[in-house]
Amino acid sequence: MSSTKKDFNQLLETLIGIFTVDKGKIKILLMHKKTEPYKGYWVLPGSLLSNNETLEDNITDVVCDTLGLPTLYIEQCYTFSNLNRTPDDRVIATSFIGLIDNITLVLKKQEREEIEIAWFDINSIPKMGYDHDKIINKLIDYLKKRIINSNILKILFPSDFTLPELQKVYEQILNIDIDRRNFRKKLVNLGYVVDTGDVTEGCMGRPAKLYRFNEEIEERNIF
Amino acid sequence: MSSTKKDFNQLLETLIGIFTVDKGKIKILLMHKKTEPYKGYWVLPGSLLSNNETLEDNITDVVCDTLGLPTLYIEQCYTFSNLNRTPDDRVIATSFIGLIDNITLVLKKQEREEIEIAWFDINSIPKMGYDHDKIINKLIDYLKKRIINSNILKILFPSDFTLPELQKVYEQILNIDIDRRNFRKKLVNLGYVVDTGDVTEGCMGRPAKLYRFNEEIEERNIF
DNA sequence: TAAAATGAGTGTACGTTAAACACAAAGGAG
DNA sequence: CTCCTTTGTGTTTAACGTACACTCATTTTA
Repeated sequence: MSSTKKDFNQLLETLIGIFTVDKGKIKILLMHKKTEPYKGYWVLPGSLLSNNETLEDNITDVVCDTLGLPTLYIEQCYTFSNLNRTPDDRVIATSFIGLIDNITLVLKKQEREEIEIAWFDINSIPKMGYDHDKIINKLIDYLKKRIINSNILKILFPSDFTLPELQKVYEQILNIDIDRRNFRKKLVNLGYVVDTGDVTEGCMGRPAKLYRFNEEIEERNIF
Repeated sequence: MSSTKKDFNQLLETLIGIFTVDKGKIKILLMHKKTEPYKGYWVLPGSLLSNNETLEDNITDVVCDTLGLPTLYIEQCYTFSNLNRTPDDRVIATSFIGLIDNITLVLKKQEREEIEIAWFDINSIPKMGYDHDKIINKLIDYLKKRIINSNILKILFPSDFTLPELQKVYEQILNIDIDRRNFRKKLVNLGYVVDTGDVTEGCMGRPAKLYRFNEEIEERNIF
């Protein structure tokens, strides 16, 4: 039963699922792996943790430096420690979710051509390397629990969103159909959102009114 | 900028806040530290992670072997990686909450006399070693969010609880006063709990009816 | 053993929120 | 100009939330 310090040394990595909402669809950012192992598969962005940084510092650097994205809202989710989750050395992974709104995203994209990244609808995840499919499932479950929080919604919908778009997100998350009139009544009459006075342009059908979240409501779960 | 594999080796530990409810008060199990560093302080139970076990295996062993408690319901909470959270080697800590009901607890306690453990009201936490005070705060916040879930309540209140006891827990968690009649109406009329037909004995005042959670209700947040 | 103290049980009225339901309006495509 | 697509709008009913005060059963104390 003798043991050395070496028996307790581990490799840690961070992994992040970055989410956005585009036309009412929830999307996640994935990287295409160009080297073995799992060459040609898709993986979550991340990196090994070094001795002089926290997990949060590390994942923030991944987002900014590797992916070229602006600083995101990030939350830690879960730490995965299965013995066989990586083929070679044992690596323990702490996962995060990151949120970015569509407007900020457009301004910053395409800064890094050498890294192949792409957005995927969370209902159409491609073939993932390692155990990242399981990790994605956990991240999506976590996001679904958090996204009904008013502070999270304000990050994903900073301003000028339409109620039909927001409703589509709720319908995906809750996996139900919601009556349009009742949805509007709840969000508008109860003061969660306010009309900006503007409308959408250039879309099919009748223009939709644009809304923003009421800054005065305190943090709470809507629905 | 050269780096070796050594720069990425970390020590990991697990830490657990074990909670129970006693007479409507939420309590946490802490250990009294008998050796330096932080001798005489209280700490959360836990242990270093070795190479051939998962975090969940490790913390389950701590609960069973070190503390002599029966198998608990355990959930992972948060991984702490601040650079200066331990005085010597850097150690990264993954924290858990464990839940045990009062009935099971009484049957198993006092099996390990050599380890000094004690229950503390979560509003009266003693002087903690390391960064365990911060970790406890996070665990308590996490518990408060989870405890309104019907499945969690079933673990903490397996059967034969009184409504005033349950009400006190809600009042602590939500930090409000609840009207007794409205509380009963909600839990009984909406079918969350059912009357067992028994009553408490030997307590001051009028005997209280004993209830259990309705097994047929699906998982949901009550309140 | 009677009185006081302690803690638990009970019902009603009113306000708010949830749920069900169908048609008209604004713009784009052909 | 017609059709297609998508958004906007009100009312009625049921369910749930909230406010509110007295009585009952048991233990403790005089």
